[in-house]
Amino acid sequence: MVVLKLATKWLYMIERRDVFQAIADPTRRMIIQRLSGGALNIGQIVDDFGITRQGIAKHLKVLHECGMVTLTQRGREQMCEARLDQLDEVADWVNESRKLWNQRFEKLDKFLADIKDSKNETTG
Amino acid sequence: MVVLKLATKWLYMIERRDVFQAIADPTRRMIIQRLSGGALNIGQIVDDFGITRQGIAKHLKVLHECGMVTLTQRGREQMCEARLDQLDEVADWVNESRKLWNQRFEKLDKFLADIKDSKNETTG
DNA sequence: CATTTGTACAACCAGATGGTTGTGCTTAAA
DNA sequence: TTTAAGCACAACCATCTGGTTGTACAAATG
Repeated sequence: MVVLKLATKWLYMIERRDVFQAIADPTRRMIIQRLSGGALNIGQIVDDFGITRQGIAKHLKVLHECGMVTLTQRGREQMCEARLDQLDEVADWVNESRKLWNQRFEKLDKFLADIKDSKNETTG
Repeated sequence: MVVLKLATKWLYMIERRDVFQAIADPTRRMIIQRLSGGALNIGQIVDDFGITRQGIAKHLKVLHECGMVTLTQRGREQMCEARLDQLDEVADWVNESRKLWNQRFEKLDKFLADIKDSKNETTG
């Protein structure tokens, strides 16, 4: 849980499984890229990695819980399909941070310009 | 560590602290956005959150280790500055996954077109 | 039918993670 | 010079994580 202090109140943010956590693990990132090429069953994913089927199944559970993988039963097979639209949340956060970052430089430019102006006033 | 199976060989990828792991924690994401607006010392960051200075310091250590925050001593204060260029790695991965995703639809379209062609051949 | 294939579920484990408290050391301010 | 501010480092802790093994069960296949 994250606790944020606002002006007069405290904001409690309950954590749940989210996309950022899902893509934090390199194995899960590779599973996502593998599935981006098309749906696969668990066995086909297992073949690519050096861990057990149960290990892969756990990763898929995490990805499923945050909506990055949909699971559909096909006979005795469990087909896994990537849902990349969830990645928007990540892209949005990156863009938002960059926006703030750029605004920071604008603020600095303005600050330096103000200093220059005040110098001109005193010297001129 | 991630172990990948290639055609005939095994690829061992040693894990280290990386950007994906750094932004997995919501508190760290908020620290980054807070720092995107300009450099701050640890105390100023602590004021925003409901955890101890030491807790924040640990988060900053993680961010520093993966190059997302630079630290400079200023008197007795430790100034923290965000380094957002590291986020390119995240943006690149998202874009790459989306590219594969789009190619998947192209492949499906081609597959369906081939089926249609073969039907036309047998019926025509 | 028996066997193989694909899977689910539970228990277990070592190490990482995200916090805490306590101590002590500089630097700035009174 | 005393006091307070800002911080680093270490130890500790509960929980999460990323794996493992073992068991069991349904669906194809011979």
